[in-house]
Amino acid sequence: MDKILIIEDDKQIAELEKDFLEMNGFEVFVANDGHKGLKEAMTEAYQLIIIDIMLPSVNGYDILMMIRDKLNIPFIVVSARSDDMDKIKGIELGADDYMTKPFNPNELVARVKNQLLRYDRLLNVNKQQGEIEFNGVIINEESRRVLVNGQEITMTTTEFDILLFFMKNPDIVHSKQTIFERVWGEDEYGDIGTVPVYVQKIRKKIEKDYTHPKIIETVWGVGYRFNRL
Amino acid sequence: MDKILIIEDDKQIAELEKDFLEMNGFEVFVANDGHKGLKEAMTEAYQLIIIDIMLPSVNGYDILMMIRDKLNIPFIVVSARSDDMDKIKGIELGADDYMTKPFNPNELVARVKNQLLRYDRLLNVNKQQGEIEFNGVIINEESRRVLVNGQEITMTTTEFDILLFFMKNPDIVHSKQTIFERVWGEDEYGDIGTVPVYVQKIRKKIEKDYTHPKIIETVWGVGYRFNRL
DNA sequence: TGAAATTTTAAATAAATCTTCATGACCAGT
DNA sequence: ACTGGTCATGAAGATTTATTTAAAATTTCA
Repeated sequence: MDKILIIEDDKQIAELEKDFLEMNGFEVFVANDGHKGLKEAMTEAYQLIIIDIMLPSVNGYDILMMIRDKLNIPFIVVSARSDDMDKIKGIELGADDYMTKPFNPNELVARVKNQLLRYDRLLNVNKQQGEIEFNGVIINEESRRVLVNGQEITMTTTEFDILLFFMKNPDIVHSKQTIFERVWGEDEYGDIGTVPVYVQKIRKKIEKDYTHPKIIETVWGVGYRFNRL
Repeated sequence: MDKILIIEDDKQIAELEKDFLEMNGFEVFVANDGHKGLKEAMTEAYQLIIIDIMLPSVNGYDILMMIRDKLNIPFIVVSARSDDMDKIKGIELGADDYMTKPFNPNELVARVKNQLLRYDRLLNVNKQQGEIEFNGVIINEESRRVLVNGQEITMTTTEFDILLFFMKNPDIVHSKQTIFERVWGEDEYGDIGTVPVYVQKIRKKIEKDYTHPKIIETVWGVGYRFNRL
């Protein structure tokens, strides 16, 4: 089911939110401060983030600005009633929805479901026939275009060919040797050592955090695997 | 590429919208009040208008009503969450899409692209048989005429044949080899090297800046692609 | 037929990409 | 913790491919 990240310093409130969301079948992770939240958002694949603006150390607004471009997922902003309206206004554009405390947890759940549905529709708008999609990565063989979270990413010839091979054969470990043979051609002479270079290049383009790859994993001593999460 | 007009009194929000749209290759003009927006909409040729309903002087709703009939382009209406839903409902008739603040700028971009594609398809339905239009380029197979932004452009035989092939098969990467075969004929002997020369000639006639082609893109190491948007 | 337009060829230039290699980090088993 | 093997990383040089230009060859049509 969908994974949700809550960035909220008030542990009591966070727990309450978590309980209600879990009762509704969501998988929930709570980060109690901005730094943890930022790190978590960038390394794990969440479908939605609930963030409190008034965080003690790092400002929730700053976090929002940092993540918004990178992640194409809905954000729900939570703020105390007393927050000045200027701040709220600035936030308006980065968030998909916002709620003022105190609020009814059931309303939160409803809004979460609403946003997830909305994004689902949005993503499908851009999806065409003949395309393969996993993990928010859409690859189109005909047009040779790649979308990552709805954003077009430019790929060089070899990068594209390798990614296509991976996505046509997901969840299988491929050795560098077979990757080379399948992409460069059976009878090509050449150094297998180029493969890792390309894997890294692709990771930089499709992974949230390429130093901790989740989509193209290294299987030590064997090869690489494109995961369907 | 496509020109977009934003009518929005909140300069901060307008700038953010502008930034995101420009990052996606759109040309954007911002009008900070209704009067300027109205004037701009009527004098320049925009492909899409984003309008805030709650404008201070002239009501966004009134502007919409004034332009709606005159311009056959998509409108995206933006409104604050506090607006009563009745008003939004009434607007639905005149607008093609609407969004309530707060919203995610990436979503705005997605909706803009979506509307432009929708209108593109709509326009093509009304086209005469044998006519194709993408990116402001209209090609008529029967009369062998080409219009670029309403202006007739003269094309030589081969230039026309290649452009026609491209526009009959948009969003697909074609190698020089296949272009040659499809245009010159399967069994024609000859040098593939002429194809790039023609691509350049066509670009000079249909692209705004042929050194940075947006319509006929080069897919390095593979071929060329005529983009629908 | 002969001038003008068009098409093709070819060569120089420019640009993007591929490969290699050196270095350091990481992993698994001892 | 040590060690031999494997992987990640970044950058430079080599290579491949595309663009551009101009001139030669061909076709068109008055």
